[in-house]
Amino acid sequence: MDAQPRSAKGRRTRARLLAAGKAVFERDGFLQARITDIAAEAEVSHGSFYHYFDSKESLFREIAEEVEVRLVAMDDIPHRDHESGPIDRIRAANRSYLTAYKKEARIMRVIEEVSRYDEIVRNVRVKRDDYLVARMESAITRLQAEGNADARIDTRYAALALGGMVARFAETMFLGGQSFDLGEAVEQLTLLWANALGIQHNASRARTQDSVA
Amino acid sequence: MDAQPRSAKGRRTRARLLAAGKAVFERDGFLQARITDIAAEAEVSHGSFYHYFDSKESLFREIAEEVEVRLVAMDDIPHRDHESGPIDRIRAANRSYLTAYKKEARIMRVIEEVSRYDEIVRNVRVKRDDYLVARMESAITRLQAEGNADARIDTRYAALALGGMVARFAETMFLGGQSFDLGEAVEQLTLLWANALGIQHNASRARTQDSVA
Amino acid sequence: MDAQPRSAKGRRTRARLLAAGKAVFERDGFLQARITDIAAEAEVSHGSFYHYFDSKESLFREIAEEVEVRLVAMDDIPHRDHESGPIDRIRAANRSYLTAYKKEARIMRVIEEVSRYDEIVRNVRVKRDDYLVARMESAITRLQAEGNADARIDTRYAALALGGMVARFAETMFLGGQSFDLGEAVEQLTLLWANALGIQHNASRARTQDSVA
Amino acid sequence: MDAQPRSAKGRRTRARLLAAGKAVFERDGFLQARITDIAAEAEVSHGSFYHYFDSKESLFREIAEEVEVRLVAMDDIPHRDHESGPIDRIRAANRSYLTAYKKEARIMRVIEEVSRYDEIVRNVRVKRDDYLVARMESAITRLQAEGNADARIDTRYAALALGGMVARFAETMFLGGQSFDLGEAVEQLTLLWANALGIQHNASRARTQDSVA
DNA sequence: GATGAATGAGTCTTCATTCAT
DNA sequence: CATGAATGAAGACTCATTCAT
Repeated sequence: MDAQPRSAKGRRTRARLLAAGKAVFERDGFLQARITDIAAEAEVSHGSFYHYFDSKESLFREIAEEVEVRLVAMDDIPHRDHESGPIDRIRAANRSYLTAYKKEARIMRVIEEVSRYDEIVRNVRVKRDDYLVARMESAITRLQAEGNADARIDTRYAALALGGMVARFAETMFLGGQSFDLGEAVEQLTLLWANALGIQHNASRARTQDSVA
Repeated sequence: MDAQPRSAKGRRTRARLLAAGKAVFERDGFLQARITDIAAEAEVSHGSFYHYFDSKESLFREIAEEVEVRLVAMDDIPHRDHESGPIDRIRAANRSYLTAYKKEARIMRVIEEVSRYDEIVRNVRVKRDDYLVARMESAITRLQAEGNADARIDTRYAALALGGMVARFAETMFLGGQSFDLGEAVEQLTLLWANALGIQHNASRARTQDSVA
Repeated sequence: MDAQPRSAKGRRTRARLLAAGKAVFERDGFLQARITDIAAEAEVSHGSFYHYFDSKESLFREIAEEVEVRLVAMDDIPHRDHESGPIDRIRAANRSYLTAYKKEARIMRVIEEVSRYDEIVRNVRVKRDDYLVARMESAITRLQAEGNADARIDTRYAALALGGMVARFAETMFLGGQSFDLGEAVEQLTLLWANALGIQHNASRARTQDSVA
Repeated sequence: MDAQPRSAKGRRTRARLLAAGKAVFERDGFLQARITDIAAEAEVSHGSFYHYFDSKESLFREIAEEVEVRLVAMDDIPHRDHESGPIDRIRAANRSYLTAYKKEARIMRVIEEVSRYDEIVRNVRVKRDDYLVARMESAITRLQAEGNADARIDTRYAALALGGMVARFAETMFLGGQSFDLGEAVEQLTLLWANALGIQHNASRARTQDSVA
């Protein structure tokens, strides 16, 4: 595995290489990026690169992992509002995902690219998807149990499909050539999602208000 | 552009190269595929390749285009049954897409890969998407006008999102590691899609019944 | 494996590379020899080198094999003289070996060098040794059966030891810093060898003469 | 030249590096051995290596010299028994050499390797050979003078040939793939050697008996 | 004395593409 | 049309060695 620095100076250099790598990958794509360029960007010799990373792939994997982790973490937003209904939660998750994706759109493009020919990067992405899908599955199951979602829906297929819908939409939205409105995207995705699951539009909030009343 | 052969022999050689290219791309991916391997697979000399194609990219573009055209064509299934309702049409479209994707899954993977770094191939894919989205948009617009779809839906966002949902699902289904049932996938995608658009479940049937009545 | 040329021109180029390789290896040793130098010596681009050989090792192995084969072949001198006794044969073999070694001394030095770290080259050399040892063993066995050699001698150990003696002597003689006389070396090695085996100095010749008489 | 440590701690570090170097060279050969590995094996930092040794070559030369000195020393066995004849002495020398070689066979292989491309190491080995040859020459001269050895033998050629015979045999015996018996090897080498020199088999015994008589 | 970060010279190797036959 | 020999641009990568701390 890639060597870990044993001194503060080394840690700084390694961090510089990570940052430089990300910048160069975003600018040039994975294939066009050269070790030399990354080293130059980090202002170290290209020999130093190999001090910390085994290869361009190795560096990229670490960057990708870090971004993916952050992407999922941002989605793990605390459910501050216990009053919020399922649609609010979906809306929040969608907004969070699109916002995070937008911020990292340039590197996400490259992650998508590399995941097509690098098994390890692909697995990083698959792991993220699996995690999100699993969370979504249990949410759908709960809604169905409460009678607030279409009972005919298979949780696994639905989670995969709807998760993929948002992921793909984000790609097109931020990396395609067209222009979109973030607020509108959030609303539309949420609407489609809620409709697809057959969520009663006033489900929990309604019930909550009722119980208050 | 790539030379078009005049003689019958030349046409055969060119066709062999196209077939060989597809086989090698499917087997090795775009980056790993070498002209040498393709020529060998086609049982043609190294140099002959350049009689017919300018480059590896050039060959791939032609293969990709051919596949994309076929993918869309299969989706253009004749609406044999004028009696069928919107849900039946959605179901038919989904089944058709998944079936076509399944058949060409291995080359689709490579097309996805290449579309990440080859503008021309990306455009081929974008063109396909645009075409499908446009068709879907007008369909949604019609349904809304007829009062059979959720009026709050923005046709552009929805067409993109739902089209992407099916496309992404196909990728995961046929290229991911997990196992899925084709019939179930068609049903679930159709259900989600119909729900998302808020199609009245008895819309077509109603009309059909009406027309029968 | 290394590609075989398919045309006369290719055959010539490949032969040039083999000759150039031998010259450069003799001049610079294996480690110092660079592909670039070999290509330059053969007056081809260094890319052409890889057309015919996989690596420097690969080229060297072929050269080594060719030399080894020739070395053994020269030892397979026809026993022109049916009248010659065992000592004459030993003398002829020794002279033949030393003569051949002298001719190829510079490349032999490199073969010895490389055989220390390249398994395949080592095997080429071992194979040569095994062949010579086997031949020697049967000769000793025959002499012992005829009562013309020391019966206490173990053929395997003796063949290995005496064969090694000549091989090592050749190395020192032609690659060491000192000066030796070829005729004297042949005589002394033959004397030691004959003594060691306890061959009756007039053994076969005597018998032959006797039988003639 | 390489620094000599003044403190006890430094001496210990230096010794650790020598031991580690020997272990790594035996395991990986000279070319494959990396300073990094040697430092790691000695549990010393990379940079510390250069406190004690100028280079990999420098370290190896010291190791080789130490081994060579020991190899010759073991051969310098005291002729405890003044009564022993020349054959006994040859037998003792052969046994001593094979025993020593066996013990250090792995590093001997590397010394042979390096002596092919490092002049200094080659000289270490040549010096050992020269020393052994010189001793042998005078022994043969003495035997000839006493009428106990074949007078036709040239002492220089014979010493070189027979010394080389044993050296080469040891290499094959301990580093080749085959299996040998140490006792048998000693006996056979001694027999060949004694025969080669034409030593009268009862030479020593005769004298011994004489002195007894 | 010890550490380990930093350097960069030096080669190998791949493979698309050209071109003489 | 077909062949395959020849080219060379382009980068990756290793590892001995230096040096600031």
